[in-house]
Amino acid sequence: MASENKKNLAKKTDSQKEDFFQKVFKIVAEIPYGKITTYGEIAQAIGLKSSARMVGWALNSTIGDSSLPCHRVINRNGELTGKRHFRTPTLMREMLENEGIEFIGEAVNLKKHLWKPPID
DNA sequence: CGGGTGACTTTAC
DNA sequence: CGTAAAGCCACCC
Repeated sequence: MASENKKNLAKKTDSQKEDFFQKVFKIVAEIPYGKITTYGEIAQAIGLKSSARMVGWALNSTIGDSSLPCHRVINRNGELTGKRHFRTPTLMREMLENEGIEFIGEAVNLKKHLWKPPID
């Protein structure tokens, strides 16, 4: 039966999927003050370099968790794509500006503040 | 298993 | 500048 197969595939290994979250959390938590990084860089550090989407998805679980600087994670263009998931759409930019992040229009100055996570 | 969705990225027009 | 499409992986139903 195919259904039996599905169980094995969907389940994978309970520990494995948590590892994905742990990596994202760890990296984001390591972003230094006044720096930012991109979904792509994090995805690459985790090993899912082709799926920056998963980083944002994992970050969704951080909503309400003030101990994680999710406002320092932006997209490849420096735009605050995740701002709409914050309590207020302006909060993300305000937090970054408060840390000394330089903005160019609606995007941050990647060249100046981009921080690349260590690839473990 | 299969279809839908998403805080992304890249290429193409 | 803009929109479209494909690729990507994990979650949910």
